[in-house]
Amino acid sequence: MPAQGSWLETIAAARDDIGRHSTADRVAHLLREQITDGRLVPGQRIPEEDLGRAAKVSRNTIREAFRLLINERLLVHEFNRGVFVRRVTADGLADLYRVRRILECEGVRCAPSAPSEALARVEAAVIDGERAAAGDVWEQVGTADIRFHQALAALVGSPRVDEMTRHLLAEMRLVFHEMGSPREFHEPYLARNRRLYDLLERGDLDAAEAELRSYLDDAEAQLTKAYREQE
Amino acid sequence: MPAQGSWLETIAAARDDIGRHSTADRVAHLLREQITDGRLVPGQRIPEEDLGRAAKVSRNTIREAFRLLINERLLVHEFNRGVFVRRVTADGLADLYRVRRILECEGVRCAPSAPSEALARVEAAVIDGERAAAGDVWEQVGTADIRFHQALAALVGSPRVDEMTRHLLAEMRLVFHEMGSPREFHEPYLARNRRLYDLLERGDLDAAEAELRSYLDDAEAQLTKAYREQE
DNA sequence: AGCGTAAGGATTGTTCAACAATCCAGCAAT
DNA sequence: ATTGCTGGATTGTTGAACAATCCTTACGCT
Repeated sequence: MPAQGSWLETIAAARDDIGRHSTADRVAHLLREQITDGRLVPGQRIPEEDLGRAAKVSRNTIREAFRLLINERLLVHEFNRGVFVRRVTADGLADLYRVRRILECEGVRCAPSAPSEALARVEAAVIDGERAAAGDVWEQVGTADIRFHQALAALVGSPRVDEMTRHLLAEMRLVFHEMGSPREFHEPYLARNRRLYDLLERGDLDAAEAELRSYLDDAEAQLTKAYREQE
Repeated sequence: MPAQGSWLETIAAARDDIGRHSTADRVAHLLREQITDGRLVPGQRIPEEDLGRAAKVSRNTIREAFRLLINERLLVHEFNRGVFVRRVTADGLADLYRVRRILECEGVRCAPSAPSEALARVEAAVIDGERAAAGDVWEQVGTADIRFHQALAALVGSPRVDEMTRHLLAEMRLVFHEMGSPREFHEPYLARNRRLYDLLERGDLDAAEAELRSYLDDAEAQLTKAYREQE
């Protein structure tokens, strides 16, 4: 039985999510889906008027939606030229991994002091990935992988870190789409996710951090190589 | 003599900063100053119309300016209620310091591989603080202190970390204003900034990180205490 | 007094239409 | 091939309007 009053806090914490979505929020949500699904490719321009006509909302509202996604780093804005789906450069990729190393490794180090549900979410992501792989749904494998790393960073227990990581990993999706072939890329990392989780659960933090670092190094090297070749 | 073509890169790198400021950017800049100077106090509401009349810009543009500052976490937006200067809670303060610890300590660890100019900026901030203290300009001492920590995080050499830290420390300003008496708060940390820099320059990373951690622990404890008392 | 309800004004959310400023592709001229 | 110009398209910004929501005040009831 929960302590008295705990449900009040639950409500207070969730009060932001009750129907309080502006039109701009909904448009942003639609756009976000189009981007993470890869239907909008990096570099592509998104004209205000076209989108406004399609979504049946006014230009001003479209612009507000743009601002939201710009701050999530999914879109970029060039003055007097419009907004474009972000194109991640090699430098950007390096920076992305630099910050991922910082946040996710910190998450690993915080694992002992993290609540058990947080660790459970890491395991859930591992399992989801394995299940998706077994079913040959490589799209979902990618999603599970992202959730895995999100859960790692969440071990820090900081809302701020959570948000940073969410944006970080959303940007990673852009990178994935820009190089295609999700299967080849994600497959080898499935086993490593599992091993990393086992180390974590066993409490062997040093080994876990080492594994994570090597994991990130490998992934970055692989992506960077593919990037250089693409040009 | 610079290599041929290098000036082109210089221009390409700076092309963002050439007069390309929208009206919303300028309004946001004005507002940001009002906030960091403490003329707009945390919790205060900012009506669109009033601001629009004062700045002589339309409501739509005001709203765009709001979005910018909302994403810098200086303002908060409540649906159908308006925007307010952010009020940092005790929880928020704890999270603020949690992330500062992560980023600034990482900066310290990166010091050896950081370019010498980056270290020079740390020293410059220390000196600025000492000079301002000597001149009894405690407002500037606070500014120098913020620049010091910004420079620490910049040792990581990541644009992303730079931006996060900028927002982080801007939010710290809100905390300072919410409790007043800058002198008492900042004075004891002047000497510690100096010592931290000396340790850094000497290359004694472990001692530097320990000093920084203790620094942040003390500051957080002091602020949290003042916070609790305020209610 | 305490509580639910209704009315009203004030503010925000969103749309629309217009104009100025800027960019861009295409063409003309050298 | 480069430069300069021109017209069309897109963005930047404004102002007004209306709908939706909130807040305060007043009212009536127990």
